[in-house]
Amino acid sequence: MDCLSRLRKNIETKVAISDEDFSKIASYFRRQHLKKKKDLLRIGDTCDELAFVCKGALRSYSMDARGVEHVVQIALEDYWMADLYSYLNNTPSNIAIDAIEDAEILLIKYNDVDTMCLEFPSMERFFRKLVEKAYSATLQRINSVKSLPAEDRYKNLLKNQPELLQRIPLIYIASYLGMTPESLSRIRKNV
Amino acid sequence: MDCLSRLRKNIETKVAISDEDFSKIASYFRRQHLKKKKDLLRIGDTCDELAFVCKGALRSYSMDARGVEHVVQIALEDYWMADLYSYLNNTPSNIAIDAIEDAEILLIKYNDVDTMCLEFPSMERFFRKLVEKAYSATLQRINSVKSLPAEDRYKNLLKNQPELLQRIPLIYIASYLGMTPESLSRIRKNV
DNA sequence: CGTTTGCTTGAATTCTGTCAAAGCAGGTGG
DNA sequence: CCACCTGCTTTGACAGAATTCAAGCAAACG
Repeated sequence: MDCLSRLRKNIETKVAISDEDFSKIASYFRRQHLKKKKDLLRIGDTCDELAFVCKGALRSYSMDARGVEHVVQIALEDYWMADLYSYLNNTPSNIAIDAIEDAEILLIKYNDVDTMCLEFPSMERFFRKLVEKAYSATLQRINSVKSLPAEDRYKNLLKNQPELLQRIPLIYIASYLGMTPESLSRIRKNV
Repeated sequence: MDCLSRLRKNIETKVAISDEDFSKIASYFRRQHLKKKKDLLRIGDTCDELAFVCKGALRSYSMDARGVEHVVQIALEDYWMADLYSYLNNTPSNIAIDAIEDAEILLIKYNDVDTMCLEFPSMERFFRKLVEKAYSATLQRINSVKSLPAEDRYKNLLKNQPELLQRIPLIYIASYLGMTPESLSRIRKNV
């Protein structure tokens, strides 16, 4: 399926949209190919774009004081990715975004999101619902990181997002789950 | 300041609103007093309301398999609180909400949020921006829980939300920070 | 007052991380 | 087409951070 069809399908999971409106909406986006390991956003740059993944996989990660990477999010097809914090506060980003697999993405400038939302109220609604859902999922995740032992966090991922385990190297999964690759490896041996 | 003025001020940090519109918007909310320790939402109930805190403090918490409580969020004045997950998925809630201090709150049914947003596009925009901000803060928090040792998490809270430490019992703070009260106590002795 | 709630301290334990090393792909270039 | 990297995964031994369990104390509350 081509990029724009994926986008449209994604939008229509939450709001209805006419052919005419969609073609105008689509024109706000630009398409980009991103090779594996290439950066979409570097730490220190200001994030001013929102990405929709049509194909491949992105990750966002931060770096702690000792230089260790921590995966914040992993985005497969149909996921949205950005550093909202950097954008909302207009500050240099503390996180970086790169491609775990070769990726096709659609990009839209944040300022254009605001403009587009004023032009198309249904897009305002779409983004509200999108962010609500992402927010609630993230709250669940905090809870899981804080209240579950490493093994249970892995089991939950296995149950809820098995596709990640089939595609994404375990070093990234481990970091996403908040543990070392060594710990994850030992846990997998026991399960 | 009375409840509705607080609400209006909160909304106007993000969007402009006329007197006439605000009085209609206000009519969607109902006011409630909540005594310390009393529940707003119990685990297992379905959450269908969103709360705005005018006075006092609420917390949301989950319970793990061993019966240990884990504080998810603490909401002081001008914060919004709900179990979005329960609402969005229309499932019984895994979290409970109660009052840490006697509280005055404004409540709105989620269905009314949707209706109100259709009637007032600026409210749709308000909620989008509100949730965006909460979402980005939560992503930061995941990062902090995962990548910082307990002592640094405490120091960050001390820097960013010192008002919590002045008002909220340390047992809740400890749980919010993802550590035991004993650990927090030892950390505070060293700092 | 007596009871509850919150906070602190100590000692033992457990989980997870750290460090070091080795094996095993899969991809690349000669 | 093969040899060699490089990136990923696994294993073992050890260290360290944080939890658990137990107890005591102060302050708040009814």
